[in-house]
Amino acid sequence: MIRLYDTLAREKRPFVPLNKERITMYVCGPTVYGRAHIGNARPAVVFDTLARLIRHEYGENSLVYARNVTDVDDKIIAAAEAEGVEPSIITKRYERHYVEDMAALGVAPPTIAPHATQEIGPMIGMIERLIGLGHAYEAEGHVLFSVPSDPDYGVLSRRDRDAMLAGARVEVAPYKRDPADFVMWKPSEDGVIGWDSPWGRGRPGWHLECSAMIERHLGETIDIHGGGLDLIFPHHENEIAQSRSAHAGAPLARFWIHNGFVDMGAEKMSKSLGNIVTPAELLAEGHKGETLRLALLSAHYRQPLPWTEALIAQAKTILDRLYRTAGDATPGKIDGVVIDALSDDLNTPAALTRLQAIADPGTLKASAALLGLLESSAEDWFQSGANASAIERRIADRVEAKKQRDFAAADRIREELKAEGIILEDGPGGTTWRRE
RNA sequence: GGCCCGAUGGCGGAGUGGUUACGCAGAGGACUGCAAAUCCUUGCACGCCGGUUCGAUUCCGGCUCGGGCCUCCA
Repeated sequence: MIRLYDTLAREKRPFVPLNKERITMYVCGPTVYGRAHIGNARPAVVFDTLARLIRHEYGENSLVYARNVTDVDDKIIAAAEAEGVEPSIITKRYERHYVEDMAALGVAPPTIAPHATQEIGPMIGMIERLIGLGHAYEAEGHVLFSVPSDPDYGVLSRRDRDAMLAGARVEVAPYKRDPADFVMWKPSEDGVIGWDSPWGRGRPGWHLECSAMIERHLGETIDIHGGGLDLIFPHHENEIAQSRSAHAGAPLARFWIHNGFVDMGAEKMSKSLGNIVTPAELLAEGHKGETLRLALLSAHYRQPLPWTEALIAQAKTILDRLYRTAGDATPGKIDGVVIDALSDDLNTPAALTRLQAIADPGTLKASAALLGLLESSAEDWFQSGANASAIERRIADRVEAKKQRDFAAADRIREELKAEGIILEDGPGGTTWRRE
């Protein structure tokens, strides 16, 4: 029995899917205008792990996991203009990078990856229905969602309209009937990407994209909706308003799951603060994706995670030890304690602790796979990228030197290899080597 | 200002109404020609003040500090 914390109810409760044969999960994916950073990677890794757990519990084909790609957005338009290229050049480039980066972190592709630009028709359809139902209106080429038309607006973020407006730091657009109303469709000037619509040429708003794509691919009520804490308001709040209003009040998601931030120092890592570190950079520095994945899973997903060099080093040390134990064992049975830990609101730190206590290689390998770890061979982990034959020649020289009791020569060889990042270990069965 | 969240040893980090996990780093030892790896031993903490309780790190209230959202944001 999996238990999950639901942000809407603010409580942990048993996860019982609506339909065990077709469990639905939607996670807000990237807006493809720049390289993903470690903070962006956290939800991808967290929900990938949740997907693995659900598939283990309910069956390989039980889960439909959708993660969207936002490929039309003002930031994309700005990036395209800055480079003097079509937006699609930008979006294709960064989507490719995103897929590569996530793969390096052991994130399996979602079941479906809907693209906003491929869903314009359904989006327009949803807007039309909302207008027909009196939940939206057109104004100066925009279509806005009427917040006062939804008496439950604010349930997720727990703020009432007055409070929202009190803190509003944005100038209220004159065409809004109510200051809280938000845009579902906005006009595109000449030369800016856009699509024809009943309200003129324009493009969809971000919140609407998700509501429409969820409806089309997963249905009116999904089991799990995920994303970062910062999406609670306004993004998820607005999704709820749109989808509920379009669906006669049917709940959008039965579990709202939000991950905490990756912090740099005391602050969240974010592009606007300029304190980001990207998986691409870390991989280029020689860190392995799996190390970064373990680091990302080392704190509970709802807690903040301070990102430091020491954290990466610790993750590496732990993986070295796990790979030593697991060796190249064939995966066996999954450890029950690991399952229990993950089933308790995805308690990955507790699961990692348990992994380190498992002595049976096959059990370890199978259990770690639930977290997306230990999926390569021990040989790859310890030796990939090194020139094995050259190293083995030097080891043979050293063995000969040791036989002659010429320890100075033996140590010299060991030091030379160490300088190249190769560690030698003399064991009862001879000398073995690994990359640092 | 409003709404949320957090505060655990040098660091990371679970968890619990009553013997306070675990990991990393550190110290000591075993092993080793010396190392490395491994094994053993080991020191170190539950923000502050009240309350409830036989007993609170754990529950309640207040405070302090930190963070997040209210604008794009994972």
